[in-house]
Formats: sequence, C-alpha cells, structure tokens
Amino acid sequence: MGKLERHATIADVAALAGVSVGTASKALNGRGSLREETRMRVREAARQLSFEANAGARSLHSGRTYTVGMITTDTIGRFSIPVLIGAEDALGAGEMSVFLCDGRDDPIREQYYVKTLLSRRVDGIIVTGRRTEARAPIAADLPVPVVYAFISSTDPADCSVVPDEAGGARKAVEHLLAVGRIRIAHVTGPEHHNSARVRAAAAMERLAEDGLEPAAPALFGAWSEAWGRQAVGILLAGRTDFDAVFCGSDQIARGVCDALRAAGRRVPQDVALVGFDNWDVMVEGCQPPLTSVDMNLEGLGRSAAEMLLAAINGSPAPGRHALPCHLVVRESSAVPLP
Amino acid sequence: MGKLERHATIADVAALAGVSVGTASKALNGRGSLREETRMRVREAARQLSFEANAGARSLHSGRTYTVGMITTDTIGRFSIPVLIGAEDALGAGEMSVFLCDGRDDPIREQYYVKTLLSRRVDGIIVTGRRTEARAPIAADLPVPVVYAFISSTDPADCSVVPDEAGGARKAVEHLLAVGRIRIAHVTGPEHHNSARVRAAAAMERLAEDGLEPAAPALFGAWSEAWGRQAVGILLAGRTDFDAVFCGSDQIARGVCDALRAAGRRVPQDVALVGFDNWDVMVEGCQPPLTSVDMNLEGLGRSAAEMLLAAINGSPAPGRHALPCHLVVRESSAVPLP
DNA sequence: GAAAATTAGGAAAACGGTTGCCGGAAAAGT
DNA sequence: ACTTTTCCGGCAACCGTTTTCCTAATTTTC
Repeated sequence: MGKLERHATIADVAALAGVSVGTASKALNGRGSLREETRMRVREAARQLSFEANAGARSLHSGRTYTVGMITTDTIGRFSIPVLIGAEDALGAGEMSVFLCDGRDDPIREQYYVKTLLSRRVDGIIVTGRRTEARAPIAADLPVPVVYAFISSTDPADCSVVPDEAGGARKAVEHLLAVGRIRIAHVTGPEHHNSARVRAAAAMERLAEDGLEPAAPALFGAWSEAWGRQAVGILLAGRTDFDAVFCGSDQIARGVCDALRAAGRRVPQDVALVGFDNWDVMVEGCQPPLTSVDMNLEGLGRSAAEMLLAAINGSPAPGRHALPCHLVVRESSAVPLP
Repeated sequence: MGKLERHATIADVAALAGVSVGTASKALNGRGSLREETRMRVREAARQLSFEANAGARSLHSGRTYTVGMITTDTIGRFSIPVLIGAEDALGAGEMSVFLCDGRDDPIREQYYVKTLLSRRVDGIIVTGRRTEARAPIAADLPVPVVYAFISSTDPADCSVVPDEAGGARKAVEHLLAVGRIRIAHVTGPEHHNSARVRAAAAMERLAEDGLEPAAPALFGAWSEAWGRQAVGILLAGRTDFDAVFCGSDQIARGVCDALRAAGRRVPQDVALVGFDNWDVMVEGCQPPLTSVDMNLEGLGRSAAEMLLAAINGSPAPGRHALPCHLVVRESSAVPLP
C-alpha cells in the first residue's frame, strides 16, 4: 500500500485546473458565478488529486468546527457507551464529529480535557458518566454550550438529560401489581448510590399508593449477581412471604433468579421477577428471560446531542429533562397459565 | 451559569499585555528572547482572558493536528471498547485526542468517515471492530498511517495488532491437561466465525500433540448462553464421556455451567470448565467463578496506538503483530481437593 | 567615548481556505 | 458603432498562529 506524500491544497487544484485559488474554492463550494465548464474542470482536478479541504483552515473563517467534545467523567462504561452511540448517531446525521475524552474520575484529567476541547474549538460539549448522580458543572463560564447526559449537573440552569428512573421503578411495580402480585420485595444496589435510593423510594411510594407494604424492607447491597443470591438467602431465612421481587439491576435479578431456582421456587409461577437496565446479555441469559426496565440510553444520547445542536444554533434548553423509561415484559413476570 | 461570548484570540492577549501578537506568541510558547517581565505580563493577560490557542490555526502552521481518528467497522461493541480505552490511554499520554467514528458495518458510512478524518487532517487512523477477522483495507494510498487493532487487514503490508487466539486456546487446553483432564470437549460459536474456527483448530492441535482426541467433535453453535446449555444436552444425550469443557466464549461457558449443574454434574469436581474473553460480569457471575482466557484488549489498543505514533514519527511497523493471551485461573477449573 | 556585541520586541510573511469587490470581455440594447 | 448590461473569474483581505527576519535600544569592550 503506497502512501501519498502530502495532502493536496486548493492551490494545487487551482493550478491543475488553470484557475485562481478563489475561483477553485467557489467552484467546489457552489458559490459565486462560474461557467459550468469551469466548475467541472475544477471538480475533476480536485478528484484527481483527491483533494479534501483542510477543515482547520476552513473553520478559521467560519468560526465553526462541526465538532463536539464528549467527556465521560467516570470511564467509558456500560452506560456511557449507548449514550455515546446515540449521540454519535444524532450528530453524524448533522455531519458533526465527536471527540472522545475519558475523564476516569480524575478532576485534573477532566479539566485538562476541557481545555483541550476548547483549544480545538469544539462547537459544544456533552458530559456523561456511568451513574445518574448530579455532579458539579465541569466548568463555569464556558464559551460553548454544554449538555449533561445520563448524569446531571448540580446547577439547575445547566441542560441535563436523564432517565426517569423513578417512573421506571413505578412501572415495574405497576406491572407486578397488574399480574396479581401483592407481596413484593425489593433488592437493589448500595444505598449510597443515587440510583438505588431513587428506585427504591419510587417503588415503595407506588406500593403505598395502593395501600400496600413491601414484603420486606428494601434490601440494599451491591450491583452484583452474588448479592442477588445472598439477598434471596436473607428473604428465605427471614421466612418472608413474597410472590415477586423487583430488583435494582438485571445482574441482581439474575442472582435472585438463580438462587430462587436453587431453593426450589419457580419463576414466574411462585415468584415473579423484574430487573432494571434491560441489559441484553443478562435478560436473555436468565432462565426464564427477564422482564426489565429499559432506560433508553441511546435515546438519551440522541436527545442530548439534539439539545446540544439546538443550543449551538442559539436555542438552548436549560434545565433537567427526564426521559421516560419503559418496561420490557418477558417470561420472568408472565402470568402463569392456570 | 454565564457564557463567555467568544474565544479570546492572541491579538486580544497581545493588546491587553501591550505587546505585538508575535511577541505574545513567543511569550506563551517560550520562544525568542524576551524579558522575563514581559513574559509574565503576557502570561497574566492570557490567564485573565482564559486564552487557549486555536488548535486549528496552529496546526495550519505545524502540519500536525495531534489528533487521530478511530474507526470501528462493526459498531462500538464489547470488544472495541477496551481497545478504544487502551488507545485513548496511550494517545492521551502523548497529548493526542481521538476522533471516534462508528462505521456500523456500512461501507459507505465508513468511506465517508475516512474522508472526514482526512479533511480534519488527523495524524493517523486506528481501525477496529467487533471481530478478529481480516478485512479489506479501508482505503488505498492514504496520506496518513493506519493501524488495524483487533481486526486485521488482508493486506500483509498493513500494520495490524491482533490477539494470539490460537495461543490462548492452547493455553486453555494445556491448563486442563495440567489439572489432569484428558476427555476434553469444545463448545464454541458459529463455524463461519473466524475466532471460532481458529480457537477450535488450535485446541484440537494441542490435544493431538499429546496424542489425545477430543471427547467429542467440536460443537459449533452461537455465542450465547442458550447454546451453551443446548450443547450440554447434546453431550449428555450422546453419552459422551467428558471431564472438561473448553468453551469458545464466557457466555457459552456460563450456559454450559448452568446446564451441567442442572444435570447434577459438579463443576469443577466432575467437569472442569474454561471460557474465553475473561468478561468480568460473566466470569464473576458464574458459579463457580470461571477460568478464562484474556485477550488483553486494552493492551492491544495501547500497542496499536503506540505503533501508530511510531508510524507518524516515521518508524512504521508493517505486518501482523500477534499479542499473547493469558489464562486467568479461577475455581471452575481448580483441582478439587482429594 | 566610539565601536561592537547583545538583547528585546516589532513587522510581515507564511499556513490553507473563503468571500467581497472589481474589472474585462462578451452579449444585448439603442 | 457605441453604450449598457450581464457574466466570469481574478485580486486581495481576512481568519488566528507561528516564525523569520530586522531594527532599535541597551550593554559590553577597548
């Protein structure tokens, strides 16, 4: 595979086509008034030299780079990926490119990236992370718009796009109630984790609205299968009477499912199960396939990107925007045949 | 949160410091000969205006953008992420930024991205994907170096960095032999998938070197837990005598594990199990935790980035570079206590 | 105290493109 | 035949930085 020595410049194209630089530019951009023949000649020359206008030089004039920066505050994780994909999707359609920066939980690194992005004159910045907590703004008084996706900013004037986790938890509980379960337990992640608290609170609230109590106090633990298995041990040991478990994550749900089966309880006949995240490998690997709440992370990324584009074009949408979650029903909560 | 109207230019800085733009540039870059007092004055002005030099304008001069493009051919997936992280890591240390482009298996989209990257004058391009197959080069005669990571190019003159999957498979088999297993079965993904074939062939070859036959012909199926479970059904139905299963992926291994337990076979006492990928959620969620082959994808990304940097600096390393895999031993293959 | 050697900082030319303005030639009108 | 209009396409300024001269002011040297 050969390697071209250098990039062709518009001057090369102009020379080959026998016109001035200005004329070549007009020909390629459809500006000015040129004979069709001239336009073609220039275009042909450009093709021949595989000329691509230097975006940097071009943006010098236009002030726009058609580039946005994306900073993941925690590391690129399972949650930031779909957000990233959604954003990439929405931006790609608008011919914008994405600069990816992994902050790795390090504020210094993060500030460094903000500087880098600014020096590259990105048109805007999307901030995301691996948890839904509110965080301090990445910087004050930036000359470009910023949108927070999945995570949110503590400054209410900033634009944040987040999943409506409470709504998702309510939907999960409603579904369990709809299939006739009334002794519902809740097993979730660490209590210091915002998502765990929000989901648990919403679930309890929804139960209360129907005058119900949970089958047991919410069990806070870790976001892991192992914890799900342990939690079942706790429930069984406490001789809790329960006919459904709503779990704070699919991993926990899966652990719960395995432990229940090992203990001789059938899912969904004896115990209906609902997870959270709708993570494909977990919901499909589970036996039976797991009903789960989907946060629509790609949609989140897409919305965030769209809001960023709007802000870039002068129509910012400040505030916290919660996008609905939806429930994906599978066998783990299907009503057993009578 | 206020919003600065526009970016400060070096002219603004120069004016505020009462010097010419040339002088300001020198002061900020430590060039030329200036009085220390002047330097400080300029630096202070820059700080005050939070000036960040326009990278586009700067690269106009230097010819370097300190930016590389990363094209994922298949979609950003479970395998491209670690590669991406590794690359980001190696490049970030060299103060380079990464342009991320998701080709989504669409050649048109891919070509469009190549053009975009070239117009942005990236210093180099990393191509990656979600499978290890060799693919046609993204383009001929590019003016910048290209490195393929995880996937490889069909052109042997291109630089590709790939995991030594065959070596990994051999290590898996060697380990099983070392813990005294001799009736080893292999369950893996679809036969049309390069990784499945390579791993299977290497495993068989390693067995043959010890004069052994596999417990059953390699079972090709899907990369899923469901297939793993089915495969156990096949093995048991065929009354195959086996004391170990080497699986082509962790998901398959997990399905195998669950099905074995359901059938009353103990892991590892009756059947030792080894997976492939060393995917945290799978190996840890498995009961017992799964021994697995790690392809060191982050290391792969890092190496690819390093080779790209070397190529950018004039020392290309053409050819296919296979990086070793290593085995992570856990309980699923531990020797049972006597 | 004059010549030479430094030193500090300014002016201007790149870098690669875009665009407003203007002039020359051809076409149209009188 | 001469003016007016229209159509093409060139010229040059500008975008923000860097860098190469170059000059003026200072310091050193004899």
